[in-house]
Amino acid sequence: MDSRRTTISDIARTAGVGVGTVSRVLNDDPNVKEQTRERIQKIIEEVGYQPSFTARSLRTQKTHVLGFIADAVATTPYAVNVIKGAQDAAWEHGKLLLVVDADNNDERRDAALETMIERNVEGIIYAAMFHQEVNLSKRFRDVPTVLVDCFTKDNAFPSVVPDEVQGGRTATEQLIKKGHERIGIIINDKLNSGYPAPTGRLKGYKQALKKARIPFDKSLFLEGDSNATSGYECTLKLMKLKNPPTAIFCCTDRMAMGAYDALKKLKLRIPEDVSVSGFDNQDVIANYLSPPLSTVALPHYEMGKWAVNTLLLKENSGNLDVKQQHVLSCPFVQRASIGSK
Amino acid sequence: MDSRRTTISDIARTAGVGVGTVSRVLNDDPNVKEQTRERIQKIIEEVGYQPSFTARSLRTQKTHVLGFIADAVATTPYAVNVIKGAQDAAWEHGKLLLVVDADNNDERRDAALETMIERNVEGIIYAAMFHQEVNLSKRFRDVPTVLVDCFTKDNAFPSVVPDEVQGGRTATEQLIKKGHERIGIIINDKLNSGYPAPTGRLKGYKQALKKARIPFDKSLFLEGDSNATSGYECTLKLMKLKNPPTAIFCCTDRMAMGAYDALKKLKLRIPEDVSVSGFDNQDVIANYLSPPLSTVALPHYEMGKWAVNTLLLKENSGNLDVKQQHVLSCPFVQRASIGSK
DNA sequence: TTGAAAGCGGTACCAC
DNA sequence: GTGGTACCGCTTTCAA
Repeated sequence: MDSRRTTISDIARTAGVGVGTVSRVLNDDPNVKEQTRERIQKIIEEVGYQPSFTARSLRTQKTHVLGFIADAVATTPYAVNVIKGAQDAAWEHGKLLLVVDADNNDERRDAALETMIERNVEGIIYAAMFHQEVNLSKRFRDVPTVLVDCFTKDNAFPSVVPDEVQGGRTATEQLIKKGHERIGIIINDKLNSGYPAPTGRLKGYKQALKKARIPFDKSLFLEGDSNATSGYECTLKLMKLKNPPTAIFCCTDRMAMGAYDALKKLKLRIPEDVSVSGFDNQDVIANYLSPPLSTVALPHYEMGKWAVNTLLLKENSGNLDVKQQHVLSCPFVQRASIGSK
Repeated sequence: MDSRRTTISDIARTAGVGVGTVSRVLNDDPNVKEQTRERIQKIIEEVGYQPSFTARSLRTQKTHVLGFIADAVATTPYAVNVIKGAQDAAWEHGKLLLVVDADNNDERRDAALETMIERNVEGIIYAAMFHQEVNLSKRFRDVPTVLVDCFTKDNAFPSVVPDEVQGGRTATEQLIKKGHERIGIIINDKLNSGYPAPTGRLKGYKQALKKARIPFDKSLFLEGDSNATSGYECTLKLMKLKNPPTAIFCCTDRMAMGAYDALKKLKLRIPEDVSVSGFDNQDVIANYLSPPLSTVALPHYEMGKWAVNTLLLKENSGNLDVKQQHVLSCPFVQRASIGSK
């Protein structure tokens, strides 16, 4: 049993110098004679000495730790890229992430916040599993906090969200570019749900149509519930139309999955007979559907990254620009489900 | 600007007591007069005082932090439940998780380990994204480490992995129970790949057959590559047999996805004409396939939980039982893709 | 260029 | 019961 870890004074003693000097070597302070530095350096390596972060933190009041609170990562696995992006950005800055999943439980979320404050995190990233408005306790204002994929009514925190409108517009434009004019759209929730995704994506769709001077045809517009079943049923409805669409924009990859089923059932080929675009770029679905689904990607990774960078920017340049509501564009991912009309 | 945080001596001063007494109150030490305790308690609440974890850690040498290193979570989103399980277990014990994704990069993995040691984590969970043998640097032995979904050749660490054999057996038994005797199996990798999953699942399949006295028919056994396309092709092959199977056990949900496509193309109904079982229980697939896929679940959540509990057990009861190689069973998830023959 | 010493904010032992 | 104080391991003046 190593009864005690090696400390800075152990090093100092065996090097025959004061702890201060060792500390200077540790921190690359130029005010150390080259010869002394080398001698100390060597001892440090020999003993495999590692300074204690805890002691350092206590003294410098810097923990180099950020808190990452997710409302419920487990529910939407693909949002895990938010963590990945956040972590990569943090890593580059020498920071680490303390991650807790609030499990859709407000008490747990606040408890997590509290324990993070106790642990002196230098900032907090709060991430929602999908684009929505959230209601955070005032306590969050006591720590620099950045929101991901969500926002508060009063915009009290900087936040980053996907550009749903641009995403919807892009998907539609891709379809139009291939000559489609009758484009069905199945949105992923009732319009009155208040969620930004269905509203925004539909808006983008309309913008694209308008730009191409294609009139909006209400009969081509259906409200689903984001699931495969609803994609299936809505597609069936759409194709039953007197003048059915030649392309369908499903505002969710999952709904696109249902659309595939419906089209296959109707013996319609994708993309030869009908083109399909999804939204979300859920790898497990989009990549393994046959044919692979062309879709719009949510910038999870980038949002995570942006959040951390914004948090750390503030660290150097004064305060967080609270009013900053950042919108990140959703790139189109070309696969094989869209063909020319 | 609050120039300085409230410290224990601030509290002591305004309460007119020594810091020791305040500390006792903070730690629920019974040796405090009730009256004094209340007075101090009140002040603490009024000022909103929170003891510094860092200072505490330095003194007690306990950080209450565990390190979680993933080889690459982002690649297999559904494995995120490992984190969830680990975090839930940690939370119950008042511990937090420092999470880093090594991004399939050994250097980064070792760097993560190093920084975690510096930060005095009380233990490390190393999680692989899928069941495999891993090669860890010796340095890991300097910290209590538990492995998830992987193991080292020398079994130098306690580890927890899914029971592939039992999983394969269970899936097959379910099929047999419904009267199926010609059961095709498409494994998710070449047998010689050395991965435990294909080997184990096939073994379980054979065990189930044997128990039911159904001879193993080599022509019903195909090696895929875990993807949808390969599931599609293998299914086509299987159904082309003179004496085709009435049920297919796809060792991967993704392959089952391909199998669905193939069967639909052949105008065979699931499960009326052919039953299908998957493996992995990937929510996005299994739940949204039509009909929903009956499959075997990987105990990600439980593995994460087990790892943390094992790590913390050691904390109390001496050393880690290194030789402990724990196998967790894979429960069958009944949905709608299996019918009676 | 270097050493001594004063903290950082707590805990724990010891004496009263 | 309670206060005083050494100490956890490091950084940072301040002098020398």
